Amino acid sequence: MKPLSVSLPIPTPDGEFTAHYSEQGLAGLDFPRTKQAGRRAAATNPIPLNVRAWHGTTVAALKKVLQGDKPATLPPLDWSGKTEFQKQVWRVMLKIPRGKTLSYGEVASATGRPKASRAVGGACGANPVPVLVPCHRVLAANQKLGGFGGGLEWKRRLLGREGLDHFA
DNA sequence: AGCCAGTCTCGGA
DNA sequence: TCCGAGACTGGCT
Repeated sequence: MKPLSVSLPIPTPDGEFTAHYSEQGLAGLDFPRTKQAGRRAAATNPIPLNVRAWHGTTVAALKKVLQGDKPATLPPLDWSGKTEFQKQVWRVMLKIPRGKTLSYGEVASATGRPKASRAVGGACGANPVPVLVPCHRVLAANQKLGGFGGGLEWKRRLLGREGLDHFA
């Protein structure tokens, strides 16, 4: 049985993101494709009303973050199927305010596993909702960028827009 | 068992 | 001061 899954485009000045929804909420967010690919999810089917509402929230939130601002509200996030540790890590990241950064090690400590810094990196990579769950605000201990699934370009750009001059 | 978006230490440019 | 190699790490597939 395949659960409900709806994909909707989000046009932004930085390209077209794609949001994926389950019946639980926002389940995934994709960066713009470098290549113009056109997936169109069942455009003939009516989009459920709750998904429509979530999407409105997602679009507004995403645009805010892309401007380096704090989103007013986030849609419900569907983290089903993820491990407890991963959810803990993302919960910590959601609390990092705009323009601030933590190291992987600090995030690890916040989850009660000070030595799991490397695993935190793994959890960041597994984050299905980048940008809104600000994995880009986690740096290596020496204030260097570390990695980023969507490409380090994005990480630097997002931090730059949040006022971290160093990365502009 | 093997992979990693880390971190620390130590040695050499 | 700034890398690079090596050792060690803990969670995930």
